[in-house]
Order: sequence, then structure tokens, then C-alpha cells
Amino acid sequence: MPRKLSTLDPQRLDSQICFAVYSAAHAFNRVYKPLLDRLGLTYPQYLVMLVLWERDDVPVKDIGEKLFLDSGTLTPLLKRLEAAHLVKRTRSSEDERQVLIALTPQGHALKEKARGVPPSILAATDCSVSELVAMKDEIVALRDRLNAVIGE
Amino acid sequence: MPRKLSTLDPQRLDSQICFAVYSAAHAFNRVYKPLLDRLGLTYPQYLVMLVLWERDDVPVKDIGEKLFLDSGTLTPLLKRLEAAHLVKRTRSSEDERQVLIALTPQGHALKEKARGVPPSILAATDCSVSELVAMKDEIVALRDRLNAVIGE
DNA sequence: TCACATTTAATTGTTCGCAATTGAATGTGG
DNA sequence: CCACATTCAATTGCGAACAATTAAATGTGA
Repeated sequence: MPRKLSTLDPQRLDSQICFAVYSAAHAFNRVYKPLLDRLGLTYPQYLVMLVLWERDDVPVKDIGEKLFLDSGTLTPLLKRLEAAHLVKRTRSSEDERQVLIALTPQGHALKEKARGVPPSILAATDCSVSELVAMKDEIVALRDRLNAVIGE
Repeated sequence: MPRKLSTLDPQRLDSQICFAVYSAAHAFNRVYKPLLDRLGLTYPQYLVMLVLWERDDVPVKDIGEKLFLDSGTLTPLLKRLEAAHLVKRTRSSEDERQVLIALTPQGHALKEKARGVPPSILAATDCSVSELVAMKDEIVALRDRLNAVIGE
């Protein structure tokens, strides 16, 4: 009598935390989209801008380490940000292998326009800040354990 | 004296739950990759197979509703699964607008080969099942609230 | 110094993910 | 019954995401 086991079946879609994370990421993306459209940014471009608003004039590699992305993703993305006049890309003179990414005045200015984004997202989650912080910390811990397994 | 506020700054990358979810999704993907390579599947293809292993002979729309994906994503993906001889795509005779997706014998057989995937993922998370279930339920609830906002 | 490994970005090719549009089939109101 | 709207899948175009490779600059050991 294998009844009621279906909800525990590890091969069921709804049992899988990974699908929960995957589908939540897409849901976030859809909420961000109209907000970021006004800034002329995609979500990954917004992430790069967040990094640069914290610290400017950084090599591509540093951005990649913070966002867990490689040059195959970042190079074309940064070229689009450059085409949008938000960043400048210049070869480092000390180490010619590195390309340094710096904000333009427009890139700096966009930070003010983007100030309304996090509150809008917070409202959409319909959660308290403390709940979100707790969830975020759990998810980050999980992510870091997964990333630790990869580097084996 | 705006000191120590940086960790609470909503415009900081590390404050954002969305980045936690985004980067966790990518971390999961990297853990799944070597496991799914052996099955000849990508992660989204694996999700479609999970749906079909639960219920066969379903229209594209139903798959899309379960996975939150549209025909722009699913049509080419399903064609690849068909080219890999895992599914058949046939127009419904009752409603010629629908395309029904059915597993081939190889598609059915793959379920057995895929049985080892969830335990491997579980091991990689280094979490107890009950912890994961609790996190999963929280994330699903968050996702559903976000999706509710979109349909406004 | 010189051969060799390492680091860094860029490039190529494949697969998602989605917006917008198209076209065919079906449903509905008058 | 017929004009019209709706539904469904397919298509087009663009921007990620990543594996694999390339090329140039830098570091290292003999």
C-alpha cells in the first residue's frame, strides 16, 4: 500500500528544494523587470552596478568573484554597459592582463535613481525585514556549502 | 556618523535576498551538471522529465504552468528532447491547438537511471531532510507571494 | 636568462529565458 | 451562422550563463 508516499518521493518536482530556488529566482526576476526597465538595466547588469556602487575601478575578475560569474558572461555584459555609457573599460597599466571597470558620471548618478528598487522589492515579498534577513542567511549558507562541494 | 550602517544598506549586494536566491540557483546548477551530464540532460530538461515522470501525455501548456515557463522556452527544449528520443510530440486530435508530450520507452527508462540524482544533491547540501523541507516551504511561499504580485 | 606554468580577458558555440508577434484552432455573443 | 475574441504553440530577437579554447601578460624555477 504505497499511499501518501508521493509527497515524500525525492523524484517529485514539489519535493525538490532546487526547483523552489530555481522558480523563486525567476519570480524575483519578473518582479525586478519593470523596475529595472526604467533604469535601462537587466537584472545581471543591475548586480554589476551594485558591485561598482560599493567599489569602483575594479578588475573584471573581482566582479566575477562577487557575482560567481566568469568572463564569458561578464565581457559581453560589460560591453553593453559601456555602450550605455555607464562604465568605462580600461586595461590596467600595472598588469596589462587586467581590464579595470570604472563608473562614468552617468553610472554614478544612476545609483540615486535606483534607490527606490529595494523598497519596491521588499513590498512585493510581503515579508518583514527580519524574516527576509533570516531566509537570506540560510540560503547564503546553503549556497556556500554547495559551492564548497564544487571545488573538490 | 553613518558608521556600521553598511551591512544594513538595502543597496548593498550582500543585503539582498534576491542575490542570495540567484546565486544559490547557479550553485545548484553547477552541482547538478556532472550528474545530469551522465543522463544527457540539462537542468531545465531534467525538470521537464520530472513533470512527465509524474504524468505523461500532457500538453505543453501544463508543463509550462508547473515550471513557470512559456512556449518560447519550452518549444525548442522539447524539440531537443524529441531529437534525443526521450519524448514524442503530437497534436491533440480533440483540440488541434494543443501539442501533447508523451514519453518514449527510453524516456520512461531514464527515470531509473535518474534515481541517484536526488540523494547526491542531498549529500551536497550537507543538510538534514527536515531542514531542507523547511527551507523549501519558506522559499515556495515567498515565490508564490512574488508571483501573486506579478499578476496584478 | 629562458623554458614553462599561471593568470586574465576575450571568443566561440550551445542552451536557457522572456518579450513580442504570428497563425491556426476554438469559443462566444449577437 | 458569422464576426470577433481567446487560446495555444511556434517563431524571432536579445541577453544571460557556461564550457572550452585562445592569446597575451606575468610569474617561477632551473
